[in-house]
Amino acid sequence: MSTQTTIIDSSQLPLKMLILDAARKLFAEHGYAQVSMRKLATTIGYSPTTIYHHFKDKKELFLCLTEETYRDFLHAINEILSVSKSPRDALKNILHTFVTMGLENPNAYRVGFMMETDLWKVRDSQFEHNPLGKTMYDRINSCVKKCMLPGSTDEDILVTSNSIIAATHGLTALLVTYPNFEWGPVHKLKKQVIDSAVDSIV
Amino acid sequence: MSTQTTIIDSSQLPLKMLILDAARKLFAEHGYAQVSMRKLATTIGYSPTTIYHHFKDKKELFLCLTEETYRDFLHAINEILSVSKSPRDALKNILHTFVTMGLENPNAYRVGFMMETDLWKVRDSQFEHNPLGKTMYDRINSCVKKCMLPGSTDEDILVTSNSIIAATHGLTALLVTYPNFEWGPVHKLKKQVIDSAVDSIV
DNA sequence: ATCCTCGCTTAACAGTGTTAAGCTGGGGAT
DNA sequence: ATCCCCAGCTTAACACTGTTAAGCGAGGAT
Repeated sequence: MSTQTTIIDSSQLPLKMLILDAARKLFAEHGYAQVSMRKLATTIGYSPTTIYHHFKDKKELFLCLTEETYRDFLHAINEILSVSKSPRDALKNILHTFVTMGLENPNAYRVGFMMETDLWKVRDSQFEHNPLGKTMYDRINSCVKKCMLPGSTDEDILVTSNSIIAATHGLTALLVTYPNFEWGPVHKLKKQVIDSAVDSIV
Repeated sequence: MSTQTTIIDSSQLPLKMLILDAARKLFAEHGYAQVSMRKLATTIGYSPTTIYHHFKDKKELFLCLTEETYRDFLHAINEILSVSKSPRDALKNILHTFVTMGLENPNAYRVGFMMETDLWKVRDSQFEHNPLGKTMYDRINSCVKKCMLPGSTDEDILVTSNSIIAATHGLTALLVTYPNFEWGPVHKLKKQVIDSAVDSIV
């Protein structure tokens, strides 16, 4: 057994990267259910089994990609927070970006925020499988808190924050699910949904 | 060829009804993807092929069930409209019921309003496969219109209505997707989301 | 008795996620 | 130089999935 001077971390192994790159592309183009392990394998020129040497199963592969999605969103949020004047401004900007990013990559949004997964159904591990998602959520939460009166209770903050998230998510989800319905001009929808939600903060 | 004095309409054929009843139950319990045609067949005591004599494919079967969902929602909406004093009252009641019904039957809600289907992606057949959905949508739309100033443009009405629907849908979708997350008291969330959206109507 | 039709089944095709078992080529040890 | 081992990959299979072509068999009509 040699000294383990592993400089390259396992997530950057060429083959693992190759799989993730191909999977990201295919998932984005066709959606989760439409991409089979076999198709993925042939596009990278390996046998299906090879994928299973780097990922436990299809779900774990999907989870890696959702983490990327969360990372992207978190990155954008951090950027906005660092340049915004007021918390209210920051919040509205974050929500606008949220919708925009969702519409730019609808399949990623689906997988990240709309998918039926038993992972999210475990009671006592709310964000165990999704620390980046938790960070994201916390950023928004604390931003909402800053917009509220100092005396607000924790529950008030929680409910307000979640309500705003819900409204924003709803618009994105609707546009992602029914992309061809005549919803009206997207920028107006975004403005109305976000303004209604945020401006209702006391 | 006999005279076609068919009194019982085809949707009430015993076997077709049997299939739908079983499917509705299984879908509600396990979700769309988890119910296979074979499992459905064995639970009703027939071979899988038999189902295909009554439904073109799994998608058509699922569509029949979504129509039931839409019918239920529409029924509730009509009931509320017939007893409400003001349009604003009616609208808020409708939206509250919308969330409540969604949470009561999350799998039906998923299939009806959150599912990835190429059906909704056809450009010029917005509601062709879903007339009940259209009626539902129109009811809400006209209710929003009544809440607005007489001079409002069609686009304003459209955007306002869709924004309200989006916010409400967002809450339901979030609760359906992450049922075990600590969102806070559901009744408060409903109130906040719906009030923020509806009270923003000028 | 024959035929024919209707309701259903058998058996198969092509595809899915997943895994046990095996092959193979290159590097370290002898 | 030879051996051996093991990492990395593949083959082949299992148990599923949606779907369909072909066929069976009982009952009524002629």
